Amino acid sequence: MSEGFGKGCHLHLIDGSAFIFRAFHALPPLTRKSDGLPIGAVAGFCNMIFKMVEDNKGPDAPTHVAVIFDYSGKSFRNDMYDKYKANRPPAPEDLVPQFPLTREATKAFNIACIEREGYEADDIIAAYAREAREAGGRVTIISSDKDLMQLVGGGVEMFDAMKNKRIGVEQVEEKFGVGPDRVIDVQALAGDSVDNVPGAPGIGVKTAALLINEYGDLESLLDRAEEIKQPKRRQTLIDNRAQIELSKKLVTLDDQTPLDVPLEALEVKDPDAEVAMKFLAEMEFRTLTKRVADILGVEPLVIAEPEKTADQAEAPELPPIDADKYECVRDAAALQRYIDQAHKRGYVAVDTETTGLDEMRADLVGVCLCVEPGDACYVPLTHKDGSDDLFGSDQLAEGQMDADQALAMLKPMLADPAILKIFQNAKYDAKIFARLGLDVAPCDDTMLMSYALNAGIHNHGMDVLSERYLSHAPIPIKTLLGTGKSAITFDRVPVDEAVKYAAEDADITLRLWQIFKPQLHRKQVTTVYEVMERPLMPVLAKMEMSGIKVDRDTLSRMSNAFAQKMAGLEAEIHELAGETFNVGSPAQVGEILFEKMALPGGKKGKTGKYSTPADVLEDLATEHDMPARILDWRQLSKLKSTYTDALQEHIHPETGRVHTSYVQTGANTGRLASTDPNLQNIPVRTEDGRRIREAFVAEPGNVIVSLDYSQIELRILAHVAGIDSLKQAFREGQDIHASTASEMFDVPLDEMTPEIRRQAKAINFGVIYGISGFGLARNLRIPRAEAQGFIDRYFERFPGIKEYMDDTVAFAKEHGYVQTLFGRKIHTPEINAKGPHAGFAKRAAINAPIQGAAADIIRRAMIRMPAAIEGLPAKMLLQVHDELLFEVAEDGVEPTIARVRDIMESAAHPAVHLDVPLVVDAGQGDNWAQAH
DNA sequence: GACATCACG
DNA sequence: GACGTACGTGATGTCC
Repeated sequence: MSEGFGKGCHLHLIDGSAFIFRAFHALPPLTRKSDGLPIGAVAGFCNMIFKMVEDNKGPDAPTHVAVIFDYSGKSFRNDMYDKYKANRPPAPEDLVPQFPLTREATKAFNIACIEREGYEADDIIAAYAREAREAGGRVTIISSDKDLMQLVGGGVEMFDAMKNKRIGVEQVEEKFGVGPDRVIDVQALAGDSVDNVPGAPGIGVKTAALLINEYGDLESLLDRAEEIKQPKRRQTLIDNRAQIELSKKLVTLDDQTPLDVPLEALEVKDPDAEVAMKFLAEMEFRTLTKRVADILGVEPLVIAEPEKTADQAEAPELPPIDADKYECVRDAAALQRYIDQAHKRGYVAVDTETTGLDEMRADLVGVCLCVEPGDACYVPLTHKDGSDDLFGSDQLAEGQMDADQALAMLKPMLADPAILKIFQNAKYDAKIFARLGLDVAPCDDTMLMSYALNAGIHNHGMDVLSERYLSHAPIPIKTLLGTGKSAITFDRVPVDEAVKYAAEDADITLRLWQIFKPQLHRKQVTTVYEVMERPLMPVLAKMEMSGIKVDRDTLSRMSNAFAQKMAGLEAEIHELAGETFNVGSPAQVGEILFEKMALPGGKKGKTGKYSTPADVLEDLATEHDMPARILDWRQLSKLKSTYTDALQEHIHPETGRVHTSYVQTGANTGRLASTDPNLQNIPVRTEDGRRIREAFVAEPGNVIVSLDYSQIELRILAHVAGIDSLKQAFREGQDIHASTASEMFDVPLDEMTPEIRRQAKAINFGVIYGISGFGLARNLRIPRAEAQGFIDRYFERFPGIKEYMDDTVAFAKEHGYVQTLFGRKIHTPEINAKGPHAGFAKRAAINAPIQGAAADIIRRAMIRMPAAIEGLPAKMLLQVHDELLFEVAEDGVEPTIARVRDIMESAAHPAVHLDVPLVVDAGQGDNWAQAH
């Protein structure tokens, strides 16, 4: 089999050390259960390796593979320059024991593990890459390290395993502004603070690329340094020549590094199942052990459950999750036994199986109950007999209870106040039951519990929770339903198969509930869960089922009008371009504008394509007609495809209304998200767009009423940061942006101009978002220095704001989360990261308590709303972050507005008494456009 | 399925 | 000293 290495071969070189560092910082800390050994980076490493083993069957699979590590200690570069990598902090304590483990992992998967004293991993990679290239093969370097980018080209490319992104010549040019062959020249000039490569002082990558492109290469540049026009740059290059030349030596990889293991010996080998299993079991990677066993076709090793520590002593001994042990309930007696158990215990986990994901259209197929871990059943109700022919028959499968009889038995249990019903995503099941006339209360919801506990750490779907907290990967629904065109609905799944999948979900839900319930208290989020999560679910369910009436004809007419206008614009655009092309393709638009027409300002994005967002085109509109036409076309295209066309599809055939679905756990900050369709981003900012709201109408005899909080986030900021002047302005009911402008620019209120007010408004928003000079400059289209000046002055005039921001970031760094006024925790796992992540995390941490508190307030109002409008002819239909929309009988409008406004304005009470008033504006009309 | 773009607060 | 940057979402079309 082994014929050496040559043409047609594909070598994968994995940069092991770099990967471990990145995995360590990117992944949550994970420890081995039995002894607390930190193994997060090892887990990330194994997952990556496993993915590669899995992909080894693919067409682009490697024929040869090796993992390369840095040899601990110094390399030959330290002999050239003693400060090389001298300012590297020592590896984190939790990472150190993981280094040898990753080498073991490599060997366990039967992959060559390479390192060499006196050399860095990068040098070994360079040497292998050179040999492979010379032999006519292809090379993929699994790394995102910029120091390796000099190797790209001529059959060598890189692959960023964490971002799942390939790095070719284009991406290198993107990063360095020069081709791979000149990368070392740029690096020599720019230096590298991380590795302590000095470079030329004051010159970064941008300037370096500029110089290299002008002079061809580093040597010519240094020889001709006298010719450089800018005096400072010229002097820098002349003065630091030796240092620059040394830097080049430091960044140049040694592709002559001696290789102990010849290229041929790196041939891909199948892992030895026994060795791999043993290692994974030792690490206690439960899920991975099963997956690897699956791929290798062996039995997974059983991993012993660790001894209970004192902390876990209360946790009961649980039977393993075993899909074959679940009961299929086919008659009333069997069902009654489970109902009796639910009565006896006072709780039961429930899950429904249906024909689809849309709760307003899906039909119930079966119900699962779980009364204790491992003791779960599935009650099939409307499975079809699929065996007859290709399409299946519509005959009910045999051995199922009569659906009406089963529901009649379940009904009193679901409504029994003494029995707690536990769901994962209760709103879905509650709506399915509600459409069948069954009320469900009281409910607990493991998804909402996870959200209260862990917002910002991970998502809250069953798969994630089960893997994370039960170390168990649930049966994927795909294995039952298939995918794509050939996918079937759950009622076509044979009952025997359905039992395992369905009952397992109820079992998992109950186990999660047992874990989360005590944690709510320990983590002090019981109030958040009980006051702001649990009671919101039925309110949202009711709103979603109400839906909002949407007039199809209005939308349809608008679609036609948009289509006509678009066709006209498209013809004009093609005329201007002198050729036809796809206006909807940003790539083609970029080509036409920046290549063919050679307009200025073309910037290429990550994928090497020209970037053509609206603000760029707006700037170009002064140069040429085409950008303006393209912008018009884009606006119409958006309105048509996302709104006037798509919304028609969402009108429910029976209710004639559009029913959105709110995701209660959708935003980390506590905001809701709206999907299928999203009714929280219906256009309003442009005239054409706003007309779409005319299609959102009230039933005859009713009106649409809208109430929204005025400046709620700025009011919260004034309160939490304790800014007296801001509070005062709000108490006096002033125009807050004008007031800010007056304070900042020393302009009296009665002399305020719209322009000055506009700038202050942008600053006010910027503050809420964790302002930066760059961001404000871009938003206001002013020079960066000027924007920074505004910010400095703002902080000077409102000193409490800066203090609040610093305190918030410090709190996040210490605790790993920030908190709203109402106790909601938003975790910030990236806050202590290095690199560009840190900036994002910082701004998110500053924003979260403000956005989150506003979200808490409107949630509190919504929860109180059903009782508040009881008896009024009013229905709450939609929430758009700071706005609530109602449909109200004409004669009930005034009292409804009065009561709703009262609830909204006092929603923070009694938990929090704000130092500023909350103010709610109201509007009404035949449609949403008029009401807003 | 990733990316670019754009709709909202 | 340079880097990359406003916060939070979801839907659509293109392109691989």
